[in-house]
Amino acid sequence: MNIYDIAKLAGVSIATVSRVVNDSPNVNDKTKEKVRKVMEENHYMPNEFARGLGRSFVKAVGLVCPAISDDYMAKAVACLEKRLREHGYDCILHCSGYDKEDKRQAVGMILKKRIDALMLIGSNFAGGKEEDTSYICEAARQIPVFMINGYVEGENIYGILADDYQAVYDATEELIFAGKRRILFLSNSDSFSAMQKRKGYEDAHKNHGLPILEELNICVENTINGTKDQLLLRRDLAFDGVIATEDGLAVGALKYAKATGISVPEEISVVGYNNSELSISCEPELTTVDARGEILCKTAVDSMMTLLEGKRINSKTIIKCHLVKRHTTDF
Amino acid sequence: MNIYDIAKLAGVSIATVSRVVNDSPNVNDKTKEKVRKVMEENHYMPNEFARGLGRSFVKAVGLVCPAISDDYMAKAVACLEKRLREHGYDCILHCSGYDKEDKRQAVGMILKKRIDALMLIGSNFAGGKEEDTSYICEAARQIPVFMINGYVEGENIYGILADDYQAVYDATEELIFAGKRRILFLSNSDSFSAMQKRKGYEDAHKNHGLPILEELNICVENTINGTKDQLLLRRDLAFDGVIATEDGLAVGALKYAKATGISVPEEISVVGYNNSELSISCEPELTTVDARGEILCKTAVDSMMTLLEGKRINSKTIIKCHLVKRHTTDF
DNA sequence: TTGAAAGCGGTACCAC
DNA sequence: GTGGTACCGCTTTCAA
Repeated sequence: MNIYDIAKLAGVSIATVSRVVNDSPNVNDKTKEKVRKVMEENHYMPNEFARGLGRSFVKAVGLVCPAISDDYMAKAVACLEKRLREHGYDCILHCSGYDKEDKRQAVGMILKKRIDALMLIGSNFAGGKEEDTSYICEAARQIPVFMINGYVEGENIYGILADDYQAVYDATEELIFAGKRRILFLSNSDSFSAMQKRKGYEDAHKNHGLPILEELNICVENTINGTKDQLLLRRDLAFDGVIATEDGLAVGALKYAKATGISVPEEISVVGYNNSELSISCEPELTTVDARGEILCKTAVDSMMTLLEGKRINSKTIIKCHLVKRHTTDF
Repeated sequence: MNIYDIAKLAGVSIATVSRVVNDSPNVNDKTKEKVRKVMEENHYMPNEFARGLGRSFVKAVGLVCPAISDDYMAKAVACLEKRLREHGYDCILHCSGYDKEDKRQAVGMILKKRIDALMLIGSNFAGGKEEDTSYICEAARQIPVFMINGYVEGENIYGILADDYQAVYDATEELIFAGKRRILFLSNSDSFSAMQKRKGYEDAHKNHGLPILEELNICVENTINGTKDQLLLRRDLAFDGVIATEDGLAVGALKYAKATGISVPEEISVVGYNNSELSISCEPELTTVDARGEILCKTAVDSMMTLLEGKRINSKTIIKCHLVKRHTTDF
């Protein structure tokens, strides 16, 4: 059942049917009704490929994220998908994995789909060396690229970022004020965001005249038990506070404390990141940073719409985070 | 830059270029190489819409899930996406929300995309009344429909299910053997899966000559704190065990116990569902059912490929679950 | 307000 | 192994 069939059945030309499908104002109401009736009776669905062929745009955006099973990215995808759909856009999802080459390939593949814009989710896309992100610039030559919590300098690339630096700076400062002098910095990658957090941690120490202890910079796998096991191997560290770049790592630290009989928050204070369900599942409940994922996504979609209307938008938007105090920092 | 440009530059016909693009064996190696070179030099990308127009299939499948921020569905999407991509299929994602009308609409919209198959994720798509699922049967008239942990009777509909009934039956039986006589059944919906679980719970009681206490069938919102609060309002229930249909609910019960000074597992034993990160984040760590989401997804994709090869497949596949014992059921 | 017809960029069949 | 060409189903201009 195609546009010709409908035209024949309705006794009009295909041009008129096309106009009805696209709700053009230049069709007589009676004609419109007649055609609509025929379309419904025959369950007519316009072929999206033929439409895409004849037009330059498609109303679809590509979403690439390293791993949708990550709570932060899942929430981001949910939010982006919902909002984009409200604007009539479809989402093509590509979970790339964390490997550099895989990410490059994912972007390459999704670009073939003639999408209207590309959204890169998670700070894992930024960071690293410059040549590692060259594929993002190339993509931006074709369509606008929006980076959710990431940023790469370049024409047609737009970063919407959480102020991870400040959030960690503030959290670290609180621990310092509480008298903590051996604060563990627990991370699981060298993403853009992780580097920002690290800088916040370091600057807070510097600005309070405290040394940065290299042995307290620990990088682990992002699982609760992985983190716990790693820490059990390093009992010598004798830390009195933890700043973690993910809630899962923070919970791992909690499990380590439990396993070794160290009390939280009395002996060790812990701060997590992302305000995920994990942070209220654990015991004691975790003080954590709300990285405002929803706001980032909302801003990204709004910016995209503004851009597609032909207006200019900022190439970098920074959103303030918010520390959610629970019980792992009850001083 | 289209196929005509490439053909001109390479000094061949568009038919030959098309053959090269599709890696047809009927092209001279030298010609192939020559054309490839021109394509690369000009960053040629075939227009997917034109391809889709000329062919009947598109190599894309539609994924619909109520909420990707749910851990189970996120993992399922991740797994499906990965495997489908390995077979050269794209994924179009649609997060529908839990509302019946929204789900129907989501399916309707995604069908327009001329996808090769539809995958419905989560048991929320089954269950309810028959007319509520009629849209699934309609979809199945166009393309095969695969239901991940759901099932609706119908031509061209394939259910891949976890054996939730048996899993809950077994878990309940264990609690009964341990002497529990007031086991709370904690759920958050009337999905197909929830009904199966409920039946397992009930049958375990019946088969051991125990009464089913209606006041112990509690339906709550699926959040940790929501569950805890609900339970705090029902301190009269005096239950000595909990079978929860989601880990989040089980953790909520743990939080309730903690808030009221009840000890777990001594006074109350708790069993969760899904073996999510939540279940190892909480304290004590949760005994939970591994619903084998990965296996379900793998099976679904394999079945789809088999079907598309023209072979017949089972309309219903049931996968055994696995109880992961941790510390909320240390008797 | 409507219709005719020229694309859009491929695929695939048929000749040679 | 290669080229010519008739579609695929829709959008959009141009005329009427």
